[in-house]
Amino acid sequence: MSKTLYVGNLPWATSSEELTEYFAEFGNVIGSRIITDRETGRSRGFGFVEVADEDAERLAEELNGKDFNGRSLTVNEARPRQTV
DNA sequence: GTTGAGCGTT
Repeated sequence: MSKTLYVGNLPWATSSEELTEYFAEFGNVIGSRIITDRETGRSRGFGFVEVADEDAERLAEELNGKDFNGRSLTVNEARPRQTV
């Protein structure tokens, strides 16, 4: 099982791999996804990280407001996509 | 070659 965390305030040059590696230091990370502009393909400066549900809560607490590449991260539990 | 609050495609 896993949960998805919303990660904002990211540098415009941030790959999903960087996010995964960074989050993996704090808990069990399944994977991550950087949201890029559909038209330009550029990073929107935020993304989503899928982590183990047992660590999702702690990861959000630990990484929210934490420094990442010079930026203060914004981490929260992702909202449902209505695609359920 | 830029920007800075936010919640996402197969």
